[in-house]
Amino acid sequence: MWYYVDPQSGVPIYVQLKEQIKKAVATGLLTEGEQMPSVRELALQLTINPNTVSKAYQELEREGIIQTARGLGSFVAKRQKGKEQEQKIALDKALEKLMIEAYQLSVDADTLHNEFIDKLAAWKDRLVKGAQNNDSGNRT
Amino acid sequence: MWYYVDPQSGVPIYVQLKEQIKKAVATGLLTEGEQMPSVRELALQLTINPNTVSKAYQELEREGIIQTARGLGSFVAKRQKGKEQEQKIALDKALEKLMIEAYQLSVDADTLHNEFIDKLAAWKDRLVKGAQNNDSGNRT
DNA sequence: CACGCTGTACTATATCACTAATACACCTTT
DNA sequence: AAAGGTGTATTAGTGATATAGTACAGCGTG
Repeated sequence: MWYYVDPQSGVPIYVQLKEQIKKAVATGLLTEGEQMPSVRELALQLTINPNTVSKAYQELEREGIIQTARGLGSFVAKRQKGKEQEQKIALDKALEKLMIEAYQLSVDADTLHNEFIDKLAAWKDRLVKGAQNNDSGNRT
Repeated sequence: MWYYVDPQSGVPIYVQLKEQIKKAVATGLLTEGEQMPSVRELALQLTINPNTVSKAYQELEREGIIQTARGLGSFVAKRQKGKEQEQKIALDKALEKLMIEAYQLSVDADTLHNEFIDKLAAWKDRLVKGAQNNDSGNRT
């Protein structure tokens, strides 16, 4: 497994775990339906308490990232999209944050644009396609 | 003043303050050299403790956003750029975070691209110019 | 059913982050 | 020096975080 955690980092352990799992799901390292390591197993590997892992899992479930069932385990959930309006608002907020960060870093507009394009290209396949339906093999 | 704070939000008050001030500096609402409201004054307005404001100011100073001196007050610092390498790393991290967020929101690549371009246009004048010197009145 | 695996609940404890109240230290002006 | 403004250190109370230990609840298999 590729999870790691630093109890000294100041960031709560369960938050670190959440972020790593979110990233893993987003990048495709964890795929839909895949079973997550059990609470006890992961706790053993990371030398932390099962309750801490459980807390991370619970919050991830509330956020719709994973689904969990007693006796069965936890599984990567199907990605669900929220209302379009909330989606836009959240995206705008994220972009605003990016701009503030770029300003603070003294990144010029051109550099920011170029780096964004590069990053987007790397992620294009992971993001939802433009106006595509659930038809897997559309022949257009 | 346009600062506000929600003690119930779960986010520490001093963090909320920091973010708002950062944003104010980035957008130009606060300009270089301008004096910040005093610790006590701001604490009175927000109905919080002066120490909480002080903590925000202290962290902002460590991050180079403001400069502060006992008996004088706090002032918006001159924006300083870090090493180019660290700049790139931080930017990359921010973009990565944006992509993960976009994935979670089920935003498609085209929408993300369009929204980014719009946002960048709005911020273009605030960001550092490409290869420009301190000459204020270039005639080009 | 019995067993072994899952996640969860509960209590107790230790530590640390956050906030607040008070007192202190520094600078400028009078 | 005195006064009134600045930021800061000290102390204390409250709550979040993490741990440990134990017990409980649901699911699948033999």
